[in-house]
Amino acid sequence: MPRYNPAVIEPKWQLHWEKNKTFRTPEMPSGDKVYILDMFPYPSGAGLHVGHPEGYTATDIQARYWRMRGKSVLHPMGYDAFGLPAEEYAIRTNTPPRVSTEQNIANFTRQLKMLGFSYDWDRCLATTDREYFRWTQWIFLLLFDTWFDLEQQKGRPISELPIPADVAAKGEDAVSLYRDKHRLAYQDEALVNWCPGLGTVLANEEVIDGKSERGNHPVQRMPLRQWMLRITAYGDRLISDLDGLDWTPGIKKLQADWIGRSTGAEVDFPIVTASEFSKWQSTRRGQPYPDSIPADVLRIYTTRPDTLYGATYMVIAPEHPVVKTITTPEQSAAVKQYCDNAAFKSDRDRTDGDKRKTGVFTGAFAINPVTGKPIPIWIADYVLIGYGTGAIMAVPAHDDRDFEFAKAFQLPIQCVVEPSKNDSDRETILAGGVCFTGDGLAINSGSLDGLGTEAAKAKIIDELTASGVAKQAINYKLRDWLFSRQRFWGEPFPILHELDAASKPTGIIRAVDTRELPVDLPQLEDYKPHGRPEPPLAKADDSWLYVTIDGKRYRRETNTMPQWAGSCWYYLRFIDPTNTSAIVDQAKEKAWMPVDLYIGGAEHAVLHLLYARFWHKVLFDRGYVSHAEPFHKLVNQGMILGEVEYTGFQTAGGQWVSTAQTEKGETGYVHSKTKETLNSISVADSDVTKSGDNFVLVSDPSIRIDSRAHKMSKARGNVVNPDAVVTEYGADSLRLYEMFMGPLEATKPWSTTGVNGVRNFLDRVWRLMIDTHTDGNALVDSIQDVEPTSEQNRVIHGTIMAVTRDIESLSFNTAIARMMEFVNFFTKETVRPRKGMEALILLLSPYAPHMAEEVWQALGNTESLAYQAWPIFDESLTKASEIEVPFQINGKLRTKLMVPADSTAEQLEQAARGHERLADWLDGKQIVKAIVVPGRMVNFVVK
RNA sequence: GCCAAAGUGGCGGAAUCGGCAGACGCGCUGGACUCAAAAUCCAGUGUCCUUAACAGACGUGUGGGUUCGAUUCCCACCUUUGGUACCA
Repeated sequence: MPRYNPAVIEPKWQLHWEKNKTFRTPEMPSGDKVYILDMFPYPSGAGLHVGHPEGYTATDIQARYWRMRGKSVLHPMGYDAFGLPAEEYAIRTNTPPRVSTEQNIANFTRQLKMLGFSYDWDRCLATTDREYFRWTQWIFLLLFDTWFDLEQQKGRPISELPIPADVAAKGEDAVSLYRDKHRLAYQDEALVNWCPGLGTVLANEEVIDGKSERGNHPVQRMPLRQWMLRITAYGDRLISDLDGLDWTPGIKKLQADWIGRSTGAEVDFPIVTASEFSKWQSTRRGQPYPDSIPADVLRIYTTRPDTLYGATYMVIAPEHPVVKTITTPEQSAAVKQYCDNAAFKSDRDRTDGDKRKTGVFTGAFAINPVTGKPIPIWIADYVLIGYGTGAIMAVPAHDDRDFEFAKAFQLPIQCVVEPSKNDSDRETILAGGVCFTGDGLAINSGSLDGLGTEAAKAKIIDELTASGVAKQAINYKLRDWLFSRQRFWGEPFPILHELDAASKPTGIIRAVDTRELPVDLPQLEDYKPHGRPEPPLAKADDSWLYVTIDGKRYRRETNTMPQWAGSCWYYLRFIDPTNTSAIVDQAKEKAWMPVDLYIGGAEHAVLHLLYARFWHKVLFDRGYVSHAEPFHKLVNQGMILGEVEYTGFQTAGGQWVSTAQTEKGETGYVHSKTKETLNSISVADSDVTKSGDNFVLVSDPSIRIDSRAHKMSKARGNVVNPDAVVTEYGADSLRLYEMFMGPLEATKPWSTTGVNGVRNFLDRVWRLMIDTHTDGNALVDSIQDVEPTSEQNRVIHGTIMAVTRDIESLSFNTAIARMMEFVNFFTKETVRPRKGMEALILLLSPYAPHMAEEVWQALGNTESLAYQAWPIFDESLTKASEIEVPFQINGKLRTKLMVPADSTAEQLEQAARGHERLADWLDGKQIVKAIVVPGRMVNFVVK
């Protein structure tokens, strides 16, 4: 075979691996195991884009490397195939979702195999497989069967839930309803995000700026009865267990912030007159803080109880239940108007724009429990009903939002925290003219005066707890997970609703027997959403919809699960994909878990990882898995952008406008002065030159040109198709290039000439070993069975050392650079020791496996190199006997000298003092100090 | 606004227990080979000054600081990208 021809080599080895099941994983690991996992893809109709192979190549290199290091490697792949896009594609093309999904999966599989990834394809699964979602439904039933024991901080079987005597006394149905209220999977009438455009409700996480994450449709708030998962119960553990994980601090922080744990206090403000206050106080003193809110108080949550003396008014959310009871007749018209307005506002309107504070006075007053003074109660939409108690004490002096509100409505501002002496705004702050949110010393605060912020918090909580008015409290931003969707293409809930004789729901629900799983999707003629919150599954035949058990009639739950459900546990199923009696065999789970390396896009940093960790903890509590956390090491690959483009701007008249004079308008770019709409013009590479920090037109250097890489998108037409790259350069080149572009985690622009560059490198490797003048894979004559020279050994062992170290730290770009240096060196050598050539091929094999196998075979081997031992290096052979050492004067490099590598500090200093080129610099100067680092440098400090 | 990451040649990037800035690749320039081209191989390639060489000055977003010595550490600021949105 004269030339390197990936089009022939690559299919040959893909077939070989597939036939010989080269990458089949043993059921149980022998010796050490590594579980290397990709975030499995959503099989869209567009096929793979070049972003997919980036992460997949990184994990494949790891998998191949650890196999060669003798570990048992689990490296599987599957498809996350339920969800909206498949369904919308199906509606558009009038194909049942299952059919189009299977076509897409087939195309993805073809593309993945074309890239030579060493997956154990026997373990491939899709979340839409009936045998898979059978177990997704099973886990839902486990959530349904679990309640969270706050004391033990643990999920336990619902049968162990203590039933209060008064509930038990009311009979079986009451007990049943009581249990339903405590399950991790429960139904709740809640204000939900209803999206008419998609015909479904969405989780908070799926709504961005009041629009749906998918499709960008507007979302409204409306009350609906929905399935919820009690993820908030696990809030503390989801934060604290991050500690033991090998994730970047950034991702950990993102998760912790999303959960948003805050500590503070709940405080009761009595809604009584000033004269009734002392009486109210005495009813509370010495009593435990009431669990349910008494009718005569407004309960608030605050993280700054130390500022209680500065609370000059209160604010409640428009949806707060006491609005109706406390509003005075004089204010009722204004209050009604404000609240109605707020209800009609979408979340977007509420948060949009300048966030100017709006509000209305209820006419009512509450007593500040520490000052005894009445303070007004206002309604404002900057207080959210869903967080804390839906009511706040407003401390305008020390909270930005309260301050703005107080300014807008001329409410009093009382400073109670003294800033430090050197705060430039100190006087203004003390006078209430500026808001101060930092820590300081308490003032105007009774017994708290003089205490620091932390001490004051502790003291006030102690005091108020003793008087029965407050207690320490914890709150989370995280809400329970809204788990049901009104769409067709998802897992049906394995839940039955009991019906009475008139076919009305009785409110009693029961789980489908686990032996009856899976509950398959019904056959439907029409599964399109119709814009009303009644799910499409309600249109199924009665034979699917209605079930009779023990003489009772039931109607099936018609909601489906969200797309996240299937991806919450797929990593477990890969361990034991064909098990028909359990989600995963316990011994296998124990042997393979946790996932040692998990690579995927940063877009899943919050949602998928949070949900999966939550499910995993429930499975852990219930004894089905052996570790508290599923993913030990997590790496987020960066995004791959399109090629760098130069863009200039022209007026409609064809006049160039420098980018310095443009700004983003509502629809496109406009002239920053005239606001004239501008056309963006793509400018050729050759018409652009660099001037200072900017690119400008060659023809007119006063015109600045925008130079940047953009996200790949169909609209921009800069999408790179992996199929085309493989056809032109080969899969090995694509893999190698994506690893050579830069650090895995960085965002990087694509460059076609860069792909050509690594292809060039592979050609050079080929010619280094294969005689291109003969047919067949004959080796070049320079490859000989001789011992390497010491210089050759330095290159060989140095390369093995560097490549090994880099592969373990995921620094693939520098590993490739080292192999290029190896090839540059040996291309010039007329004798190429066989041992060295073999080492290079083995080092290269995780990156360019097809070519490596082919050359390995040419080197006389008959077995695949997939399980060949990784080359070992002798560190003593990597060191040169002589090294070049820089000599500096006052930290500036003046000359260099070759010295024996083991020179001592004294020898180095002597060599430097005797060096003729330094003599000129030292002439007439005095050496104040000599700094000598053996093996590195010499520096003279002179005067 | 807040949070996170990042700013190094014409381009992608390399080098940080502080010790020769620019590895490797792309691009570009020149040479060899060729009738010619492609391919390949060899050499050069941060900027500036000097006729040129030797050499020198400057140089890692900006301004300060610590140090014999700073791309690396500290302070302030600017820019870019990503995330987030009144969570009391």
